[in-house]
Amino acid sequence: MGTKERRAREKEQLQRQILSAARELFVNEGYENVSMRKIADKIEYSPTAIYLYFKDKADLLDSVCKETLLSLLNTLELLNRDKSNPIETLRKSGRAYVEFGLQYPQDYKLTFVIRPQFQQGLGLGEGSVGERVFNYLRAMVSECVRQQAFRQVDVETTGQALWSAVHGVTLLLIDFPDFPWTEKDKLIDTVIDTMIEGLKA
Amino acid sequence: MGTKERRAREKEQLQRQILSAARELFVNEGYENVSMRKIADKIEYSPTAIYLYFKDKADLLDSVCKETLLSLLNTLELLNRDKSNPIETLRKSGRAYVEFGLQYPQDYKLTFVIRPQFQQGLGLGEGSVGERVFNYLRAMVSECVRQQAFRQVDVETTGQALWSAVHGVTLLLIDFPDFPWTEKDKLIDTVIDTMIEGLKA
DNA sequence: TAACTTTACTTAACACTGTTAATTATACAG
DNA sequence: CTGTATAATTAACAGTGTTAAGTAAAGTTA
Repeated sequence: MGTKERRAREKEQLQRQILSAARELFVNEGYENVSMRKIADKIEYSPTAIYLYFKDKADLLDSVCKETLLSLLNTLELLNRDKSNPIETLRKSGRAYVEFGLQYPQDYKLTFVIRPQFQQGLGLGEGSVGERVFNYLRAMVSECVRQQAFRQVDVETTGQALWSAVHGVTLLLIDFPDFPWTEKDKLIDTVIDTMIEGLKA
Repeated sequence: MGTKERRAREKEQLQRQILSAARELFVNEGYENVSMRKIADKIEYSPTAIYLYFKDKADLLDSVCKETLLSLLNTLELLNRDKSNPIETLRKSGRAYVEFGLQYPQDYKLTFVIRPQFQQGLGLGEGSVGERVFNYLRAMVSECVRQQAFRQVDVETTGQALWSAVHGVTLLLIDFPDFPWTEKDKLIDTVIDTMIEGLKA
């Protein structure tokens, strides 16, 4: 038999091909400026073929963003997490988060700004990749409190506050490239270090 | 004579009419979902009439955002700025900033996220309203340092870092309304207070 | 008042968008 | 070889931003 498996494999391959064409276009030209026809051209299929693999354009965006989140999660988890210095781990993770955003600015905006607009609220629900990213952050804060490097703060709120700070600096640097920022690395460090300083025991 | 003045006044009035129709639609339905024809319908003119008053749709967006920034600036400057307690002033301003964003979420996103995408970098240049808003922030930080409420931090960098933090929390609360945030006010206060704590002498 | 000019606005059109329904081609099973 | 499911296509719809050409009204001058 085996032909069924081959066909399934081919379908999956085409799905991936669509996804990677969409990502490349979204990232380079912006979600709004990419038409289904452009994607279709790139993969040399008719525009409507895409609809056999994705519900609509927003679904395509959603899939692209899920991949981005997985990649971010992977980046964060690669950081060697030596428990002996949880503050340093937190600092490094914060930097890695911002740097990820700056390295793939359009991916970042797609995931954390554009998508929420098109898929109200989804993406951070239970079991989602987004939730796993946030869990990672929560665990780090928790460790800082446990080792009394931080004072007895509310882990949940603190995690969200830290996320706010790194999210903010990432987006400002992406969205206003012409603003006279002080040296970029200095700004990122200041944001992270000031937050950490404010949380110390 | 006077007819010339009257005509000029009428033109200006129509321009304002277009602007306010555009703002209302942009805010309620999102920039992308508003067509020139919809705006035209609302003011009962033909779609192309708008082009006699605004270069294109992005120009319309730009004008709407300039108004938003002026309104934000006005909100901030209304805060009674008693110099005796610069930290408290800073804290109140931070809260006012975030609350402004949450009160007019679509305006805020239009101004600080959508527009930069359509009008690369503009809006924070010299003499702009955006610059005036940031000057306000810089002055507050400067006062904190002068009175030695803050340690001897770099005013420029610190201002940018504070902006990052409030921008971040504002956007997260707007973009992920379904995320299980801890109580909203508590989160906002935590972000602002943690930053301030980290800057104290 | 009559003819001319400027201003304000509209109509028609172009090339493009996301998406659906109907249609064709392809590959499989019996 | 025939019938059937699957995959992909073509055609079409209603809508988009924007431009060019045309029209109606108002102001100016004789």
